[in-house]
Amino acid sequence: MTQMRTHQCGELRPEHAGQTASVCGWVARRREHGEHLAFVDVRDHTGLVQCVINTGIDVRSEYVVRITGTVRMRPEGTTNADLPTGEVEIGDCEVEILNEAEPPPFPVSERVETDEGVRLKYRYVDLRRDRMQRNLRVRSVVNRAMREAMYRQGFAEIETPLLWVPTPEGSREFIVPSRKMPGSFYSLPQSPQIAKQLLMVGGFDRYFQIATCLRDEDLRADRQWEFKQLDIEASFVTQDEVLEFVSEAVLDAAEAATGERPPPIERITWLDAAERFGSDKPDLRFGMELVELTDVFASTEFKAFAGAGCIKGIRVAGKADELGRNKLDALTDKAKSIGAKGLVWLKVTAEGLDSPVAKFLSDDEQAQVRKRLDAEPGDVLLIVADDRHVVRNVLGTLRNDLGRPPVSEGPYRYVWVTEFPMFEGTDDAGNPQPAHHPFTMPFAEDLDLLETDPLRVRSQAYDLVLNGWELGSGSIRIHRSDIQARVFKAMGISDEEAQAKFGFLMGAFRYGAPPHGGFAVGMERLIAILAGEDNIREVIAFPKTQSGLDPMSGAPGPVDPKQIEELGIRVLPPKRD
RNA sequence: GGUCCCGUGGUGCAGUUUGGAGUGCACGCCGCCCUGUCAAGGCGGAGGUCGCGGGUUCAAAUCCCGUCGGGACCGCCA
Repeated sequence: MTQMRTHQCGELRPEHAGQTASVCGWVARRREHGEHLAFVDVRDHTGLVQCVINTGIDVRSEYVVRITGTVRMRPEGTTNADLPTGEVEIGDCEVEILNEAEPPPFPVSERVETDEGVRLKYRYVDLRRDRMQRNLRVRSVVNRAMREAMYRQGFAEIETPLLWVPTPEGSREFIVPSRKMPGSFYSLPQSPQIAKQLLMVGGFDRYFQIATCLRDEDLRADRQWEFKQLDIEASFVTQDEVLEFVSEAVLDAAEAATGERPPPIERITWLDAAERFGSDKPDLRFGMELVELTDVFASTEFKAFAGAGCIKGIRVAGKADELGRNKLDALTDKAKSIGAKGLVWLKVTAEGLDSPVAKFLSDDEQAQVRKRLDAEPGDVLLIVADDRHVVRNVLGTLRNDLGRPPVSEGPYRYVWVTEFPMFEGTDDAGNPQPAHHPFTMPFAEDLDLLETDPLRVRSQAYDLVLNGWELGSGSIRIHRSDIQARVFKAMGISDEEAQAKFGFLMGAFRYGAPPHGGFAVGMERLIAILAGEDNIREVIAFPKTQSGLDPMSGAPGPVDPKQIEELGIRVLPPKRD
């Protein structure tokens, strides 16, 4: 195989018996039986192989060794069925210690879960463990599958700059002070959004890149400052065609990672997702859908429900015994913390509905509720009455809290969410705020609503969702200045302001921008789910902790005051109080 | 910016509720014994700022305050 080794540890099988083999790796374990017999398990990323040492050489955990010997069948009765290489061993071993090692700070074997802070401090040891070997190799397989899918579909891979110009909209950016122009700064891109649209103007009608993106926002299980996107943009395409390009890459990646190709990705409109799941990233792995009850209580006597804009309920099947008063109170508090005025709970019994508010509901209302929600004795029904968006949000959150499995538990349920609203609420001045970004193309048939009822305009924006995690989003962009002007106007952005904020993109669009659209897939999120992890740090070689530190390197660290001086900036003393 | 959980030899845990000697378990580590083990086994040993600082108390791993570190979530992430 190479000059140092003829085989990898994990590949040795009975068919190799009789061959002379050299393997290289780390000492996983040794079992000594006196001076003349020791078993040493040597590990590389392919697995373990047992080496029989008769020369009394002293090797210890994690020593790096090269062992040369004869592959042979193990003696009768000593095979190890738990080990892929368990029928064979390497005998007559000559051991070469390539490097000694201190005992590892935590076991490299997987039997005990080690504190993540310790793992990150010694990440180079952690990476030797099966879990990280598996995860980062899944990542590699996914990268490759996606690249190949994009090449196959005629896309060109083009890199865009990391040093970009600060942009006023969107997430907080990391900034880089300029040495040549003290007081001016570059920003590290939140995404190559503008650059890839400029590539469309430049005639690269199918572009992709596995792009580094940086966002200086607080970290979560599914968010790191630094992450990768499969970034795609194409010209002269429809929304359906963009969805096809992305589907192909994602399904190829899933197939490459899991061995099984998922079925074609289903679609749901944003409105449907909101009404049925109370979320724009619905987790389709479980039911518990939101059920419309507004009409049931159209003329109710119950004050909490009377006159409410929207009433919906969910059925928590079979949890009546489990959800005691304390837990129901906690759910009520949670509902209130999200903005509900209250939460009505009803326990279904053989006799009827058991609830503090049952006496305010008519027999007919009770019967209707039970029927709509398919209620069975032992269920708990949760009902919220409020503005429609509050009801969706509260019940959507409770649905997830009560029913959602860990993200990495199968089955994989991919879904496209389409027809997002163009705007989402209004700012303090009453101007509609873009749900995606202000360059998103509205539906042609909704264009006239821009001037009359902007909050009802649907946009050609779409998200890809997997098991309740947003994998990515994209849109068809506005390429015509007259439509862009109408959108800016609807948002209350003046021509001068638009020019100041988005000038150079708008400028480029004057020179023949083709119709175009694209998408970006969050690589770590997809890979984490495919690898069975519910935290993206597990699929990143050297991630940051939640506070943005790297326990291994110590980053961030101080710099020489001269460097600060050279950049023409000054560090303020730490804040008091 | 906020809410909640965690921090005890190298690792994983128990001990904290109800204050009483760093008290215990498993793994690892070091030494000795052991020729068919495989989470080898036997005997012996070393290893502790109970994250850190302050307070209460005769007495603090344990109670209180602060702080640092880790994690989950809300805000935030067009």
